[in-house]
Amino acid sequence: MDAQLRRGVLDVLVLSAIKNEDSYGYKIIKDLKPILELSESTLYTILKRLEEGKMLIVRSEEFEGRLRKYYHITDKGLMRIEDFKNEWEELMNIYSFILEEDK
Amino acid sequence: MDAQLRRGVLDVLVLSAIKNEDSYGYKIIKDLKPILELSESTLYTILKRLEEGKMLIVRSEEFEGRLRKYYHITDKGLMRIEDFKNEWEELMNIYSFILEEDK
DNA sequence: TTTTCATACCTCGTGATATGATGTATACCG
DNA sequence: CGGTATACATCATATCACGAGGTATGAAAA
Repeated sequence: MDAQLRRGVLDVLVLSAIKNEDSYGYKIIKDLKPILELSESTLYTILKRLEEGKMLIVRSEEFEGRLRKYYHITDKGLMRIEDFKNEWEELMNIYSFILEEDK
Repeated sequence: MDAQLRRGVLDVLVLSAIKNEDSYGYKIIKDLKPILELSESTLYTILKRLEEGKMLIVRSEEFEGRLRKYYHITDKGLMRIEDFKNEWEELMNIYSFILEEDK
């Protein structure tokens, strides 16, 4: 997919992936693989940005000798998803225009 | 609208705006205003990139003493629009996932 | 006449961003 | 012992939208 198009959904997609159950980096990548592949460097950049933006909070846990950082969505993160759904409506208008011109 | 989301559609939106009739910068902005507002600096950056990518070709015309640069879409530009429509399908899958997780 | 507004172009600097490359470390399987 | 999966992180690079600023003309308003 086009790089620019990806960017528009990455943050919200990651938020969605942790919405119903706290998750951690490695698992998020595996969970999202069927939907959209993203590299570790990309994901960790996003997670960091979302954390800085208080869209999620982090807690570290040790699991079988390895470190795991669990991410939990905040109210602000939930609102971000809601906002996205509204923005999607705007995007649909744009897409309609593109289709219209394309007849 | 979210900045990232905009980016994903800007190029194709501009291509759509010139698809059926050659147009020029100032007019494109006015035509697209009801759909999406974009500044001159943004548009000219996009037009330049599209030209470099051979998505469109340019010809200069003088109109009432002022210069006008008319943009005409190329086959490659038309293909870009087609590709976008396919990418939109992928994007719909992502959006479906987001909605699904949001129940 | 002078000023303002619409038309029409362009460039530069900045901040934001995704990604590949690279690095660290542990557990498990053959 | 070597490879693979798990799990984290950082850095350099390239791309990009956009505001701020600039140039120039014709028409309308003051």
